Formats: sequence, structure tokens, C-alpha cells
Amino acid sequence: MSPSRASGKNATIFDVAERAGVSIKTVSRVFNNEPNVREKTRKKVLAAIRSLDYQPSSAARGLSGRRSFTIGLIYEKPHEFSYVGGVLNAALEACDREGYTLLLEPLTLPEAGLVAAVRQFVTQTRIDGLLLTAPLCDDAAVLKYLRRARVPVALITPDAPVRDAISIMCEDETASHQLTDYVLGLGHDLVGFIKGHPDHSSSRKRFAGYRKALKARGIAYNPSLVRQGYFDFDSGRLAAEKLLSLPKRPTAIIASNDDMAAGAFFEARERGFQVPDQLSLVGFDDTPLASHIWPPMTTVRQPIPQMADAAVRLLIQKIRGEEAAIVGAEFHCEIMIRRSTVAPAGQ
Amino acid sequence: MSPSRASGKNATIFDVAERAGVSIKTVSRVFNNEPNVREKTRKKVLAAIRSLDYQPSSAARGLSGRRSFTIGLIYEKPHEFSYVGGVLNAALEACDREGYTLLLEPLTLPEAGLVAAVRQFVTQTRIDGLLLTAPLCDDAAVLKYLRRARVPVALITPDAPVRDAISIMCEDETASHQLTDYVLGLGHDLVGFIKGHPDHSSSRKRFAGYRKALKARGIAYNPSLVRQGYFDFDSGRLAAEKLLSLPKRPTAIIASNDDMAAGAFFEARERGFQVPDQLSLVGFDDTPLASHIWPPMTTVRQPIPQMADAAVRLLIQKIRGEEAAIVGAEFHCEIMIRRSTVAPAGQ
DNA sequence: TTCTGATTTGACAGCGTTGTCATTTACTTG
DNA sequence: CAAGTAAATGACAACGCTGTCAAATCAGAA
Repeated sequence: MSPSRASGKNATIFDVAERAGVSIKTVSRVFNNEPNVREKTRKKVLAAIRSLDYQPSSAARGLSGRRSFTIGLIYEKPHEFSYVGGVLNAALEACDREGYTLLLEPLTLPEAGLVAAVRQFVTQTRIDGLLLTAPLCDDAAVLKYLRRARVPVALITPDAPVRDAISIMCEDETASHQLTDYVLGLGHDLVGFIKGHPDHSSSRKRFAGYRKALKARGIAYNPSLVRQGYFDFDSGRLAAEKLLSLPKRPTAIIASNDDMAAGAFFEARERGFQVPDQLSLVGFDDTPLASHIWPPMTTVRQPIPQMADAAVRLLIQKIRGEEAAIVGAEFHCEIMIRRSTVAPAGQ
Repeated sequence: MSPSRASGKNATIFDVAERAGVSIKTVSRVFNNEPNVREKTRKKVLAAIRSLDYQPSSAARGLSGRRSFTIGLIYEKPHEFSYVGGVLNAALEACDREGYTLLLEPLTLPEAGLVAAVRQFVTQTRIDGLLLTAPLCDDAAVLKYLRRARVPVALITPDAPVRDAISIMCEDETASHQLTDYVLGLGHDLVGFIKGHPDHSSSRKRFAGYRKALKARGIAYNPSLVRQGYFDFDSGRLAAEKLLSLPKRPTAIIASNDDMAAGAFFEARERGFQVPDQLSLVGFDDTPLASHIWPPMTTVRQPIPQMADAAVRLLIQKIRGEEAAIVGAEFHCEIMIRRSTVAPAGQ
């Protein structure tokens, strides 16, 4: 417990000013790195700040400077979609580094007024900026409201770059294409596909990659090999149930995320199919689950931490009004080949 | 977008007062449910509040009332220990309900000054109260500092009830005892045990339950069947590696949490052991992982959501200075018997 | 009706910052 | 060395709310 004032009132800007023998305004200037402070003065003030362990009151800062040093992160409530955890961690860290606070807002989507909910959050908390994940980053009404309200926004993996917003994307389609091609390359002709939640743009992209890969190899697209999922374990399981009951069942299944792949995996085992011997299985996202089940699962790793980090950094730049050169970025995905995929039996 | 002021300045207490034809103080009283406001006046004010979509500035509230309506949640950084997610979700929800904000602070433990880190967080953010999870809720120095600084605290699963703190516990030892007894009851004599992180009190309790169950059945305690783990996948895998190399290998392994159980599971499969036929496996916590792997895993479900909810509720009561009748609670755990446990081969 | 005490309401001073603008100080230059 | 300009500093008013305390109003009793 370095400074003695273990408990008791916190030091204010006045205390610092007094100890340093300057006015409060000068303390403020030093603390905020404003120019026009003599080096000698700055030193004195910094010493006082340190010796008093001064922490400015964010309430007072917010009230006076009409900014909150707070960024909101809105995500979908039953965030079974485990990648939210990754975004959260990285965003938290980036905010911390920049002296900002991250405010979480899990939203249950079905609610009628999505825009109303977002608006409520924004006005109530007076956040300086907003981080949006799927599927909110694709909701036209929400984006429109935010643009009008002039809330600085960063989108993590929107469908396409959005005007006036920072758009952090990742090459879902390319990755899906490559992944599918890899599976086809192993010799599978009957490759099932489990689509992601229709509200998420990544679902569309991943599916598009699958189709393009088929096309590129001249394999006819067979709609009966495709099932709708919703990014959660159960929907993956259900989809696999249908796929595995097909008269000509697929020898490989690509699921649009790891949770669904795990569901498919579960269902396969439930029906006595060995993975990968009788069924190859593939996921997306490289969540811990993918490498923690047995056999470890082939999947696609998005650089979520880097993406979230970039989103926060650029967002804060925007908040600060710095004319940012970059208003978005597209990240590269890495295909993680593991043991859930092999050549089909009898090859 | 109900009220027309889509963008532009937010309404202040003055605007509301003016529209309602009362003083700002009366508006304040109505908003804070203070007594001594005539019903007629209250109605008028509420109408004005609604029509202006008034949201009080939390900065101003904090500055004036010297409170922040914010609760901190400190947890260990590499929160691989997936139960933090459960705490987070429930705490977020409870805070929302009570009109409080939850501030996250992931802490990397190895740091020298744990107390310093906590102190920094507390003073910097000026939180009204603090939620502590393992292993911080067992750190004597941290608890001492917080008591001195008079920070209202709620502990989720501390070692024992702590003076001046709300202590939400769960019957780890009993659950572990029952679980072990169940495994023994299946006919296993060689039951391995993977301990949790030594800094977490639940590790100790779970281990104690294991030993008591052995004793109750008159089975000699065999230290070579016990390995130290650290609550993460890899340490579980490593521990299992040792256990499965034993000349007289265990026919069942109890891991102190699901992540380690998954690691053990992985290692077992890696070595060609079938689960559960050749090795029964048990975890703790009932994380999604437990039911998403195949076969689904026997584990112990702690009512994390209810526990976190209680912690937040009681904490807020304490913050408000309401003389709380309850200063803690112990929750019951449920044993989830699934398919990773069967009688040993040859019975 | 008038008085008394309780209830309801309002005026105004903080709370701890930052923004604005005036003032002081330091540095140039003729 | 005086005047003029730029740099450094400070005084003071916001910011939007709550707390305190005084004033106004109301109810019931005399």
C-alpha cells in the first residue's frame, strides 16, 4: 500500500495544484498532455500527481468535457456463439491500453425494437463510440440510426464496408472456398454443408465459398446436402441428423462454425459413425472447443484478437477526431488442418 | 424512433422541470423515488420525463452524489476457467435489472502487486462495490485492503465466509464427496483424481470430498493416483498422461473441472482408451463443453447464474446501506450423471 | 377562523473536471 | 532598452445532478 492514504478521500485536482504550487488548469493541462507547459512545471506537477496518487474523477471529466471515455460493445445475448468471448477479451485489453472503459450490452434480439434498444443504450450510457458484432453490424436500421445520431461506430465483420463506419472484415468467403477445396481434394464428392444463422452475413459468405469451390472443381451443387443451422450446438446436431439419414449420405460435413460442427460430431457418434474414418468434419472459428475434442477438429482461425484490437484502436482514433487514414481492414484467415478430416473410406 | 430528437442534445433535468412546471429538485425526487411528492406532481413529472425521453447523466449523478452506480468484477485473466463466463452473464443481467453498470477487470495474477492492482482499479474507477471470483476471493491481503478501504464486497465461492463481506458459497466438498461415491459405487477401486489450481479454494474442497468418500468406503488413499492440475485443458491432459502410465492404471478419473476432464479425455483417446468402456471420466462445473463432447460427461452443476445473481443483489443492498438480513448463502450443487461413467470393465 | 406541525416544494451551493479567455511572463527585434 | 509578439499560466464559468435547508403549502386541532 504505497501512499499512506489507504482509505479516505481521493486527491482532487486542487490538492495536486496546491502541492505543485500551480493552478488547477495547469494540472489539467499536464494530465491531458496539452501543449504550452514549461518542462519544469510539467515535472513539478507530475511529481505532485505521483506523490498524491491522483486519479481524476471520470465523472467530473465526463460532466465537464461531455465525453465518457467509454465504448459500448453490443452483442447478441445467448452468446453461445463463442467467438464473442474472443472479441470481448481483446477489446477489453485494447480499451485498457487506451484509457477507455468498455461497457457490455448483451441484447436479446427477438425484441421488437432493435433500434430502440440500441438507442436506449447509446443515450443512457453516453458512450463515446460503439463496437458492433454480428448480426447487429448488418442491421440497416441500426446502422442508419447510428449514422444519424453521429455515434462513432466500428463493425466487426459486417457484410460489406459501411459508409461512415469502421469496418473490420475477414475473408470468410475465401477461407470457406479454400477449406471446401481442401475437403474435396481429399477425395470427397458428397460434402454436406451446414449453414449459419441467416441473420449473420458470415453465413452467406461461408456458403458462397462452399458453392464456388464446388463449381471450381466442376462438382454439381446438390441442395439436399445443405441444411440450415443457427450457429448453436443443437442446430448443428439436428442438421447432421438429416444429412446422415440421406440415402446417399455425405462422407464429409462442413459446418459454418465450431459449435455446430461439435453438434454434428455428437450426432455422428451417436449414430455410431467414427470420425474421421467414416465421416470427415470441419468447423469454423477455431474456438477452444475445436482443439479440445477428440479428434481435434479441422477449422478456420480468424484472427479475432487482432480484429477486435484494430476495431477498438481505429474507433478511438475516430472518437478523438484524428483524421484516420484507415477506415477499415480485411483480415486473413488461417486454415487449421487437424485430424477430423481424412480421405473418404475406400480410397 | 419515437421522440423526434433523433440526434442533438439530450434533455437535462432543467428541460424536464420546465416542461413539468416544477423545480429541478422535484424532478430529481421523482426520478429517485424519494418520498414526499404529491401524486399529482409525480404524474406530471413522469409525463415530462417520458415525453422528453429524459435519461439522467450518470456523470453528473456520480459527481454530485459521489457514487457511480457501478460495480466491478475482477477475475483472472486467462479465464480459460470457463465458469467466469457464467458469472459474467448473470452478473450483467442482475446489474442491468438494478440499474447498475458492471465494469470488468481481467487481472493477470503473476503480477507482483496484486493488492496494488486491485487498489488501482478501485480508486480509478470509483466503483460502488466489488465482485470477486476465485482465486481473488481467497487472497487475505486483498480482502484486508478492501475491508480497510470500506469497499462493499461480494465473494463468489470463497474458502469460508469472510467478515464484512457477502460470501456466496457452494457445497463443493459435499458434491465432490457424492460424485466420488457414485464412481466408487459403480465398482471402481482405482479412481484417479486431478486437483485444481492450488490458489483456488474449491480445489482444496473438491479434493477433500474425494478423500472423505474414499475413507467412508474404507478404501485406502493412494497418493500416486492424485495429480496436480491447474484447471486448464493442458494440465488435465498432462495429469492424465501420468495417471494412465501407471502400472496399475486407474479405471476412472475425476478431474476438478471440465476443462481438465476434457484434457484427460483427449489424452485417453490419444492413447487408444475408449471412454467410458476402458476409462470413466468425470468433471466439475457442467460447462457447455461437458455436454458437447461425446460421450457427454458426468459432472457437477453449480448454480452459477443463481449464485452470481445473489451476489449482485446482496451487494447492491449493501451498497444502498439497507440492513441486509443475509450476508451470504451456500448453494446446492447437482450431480449430472451422463455417459462418461460406467462400471469398470469386467464387472 | 386561526394556529401548529407535518408535508411538499424550491433556491442554491457544491461535486471535480475542462473550456474560454484574460493575464502574466518570456522572448524577439528594431 | 522599449515595444511587440508568442508562450505559459491562471480565474472563473460551465457541465447536470444531489444534498441541505429554508419557504410555501396543506391538514387537522383549537
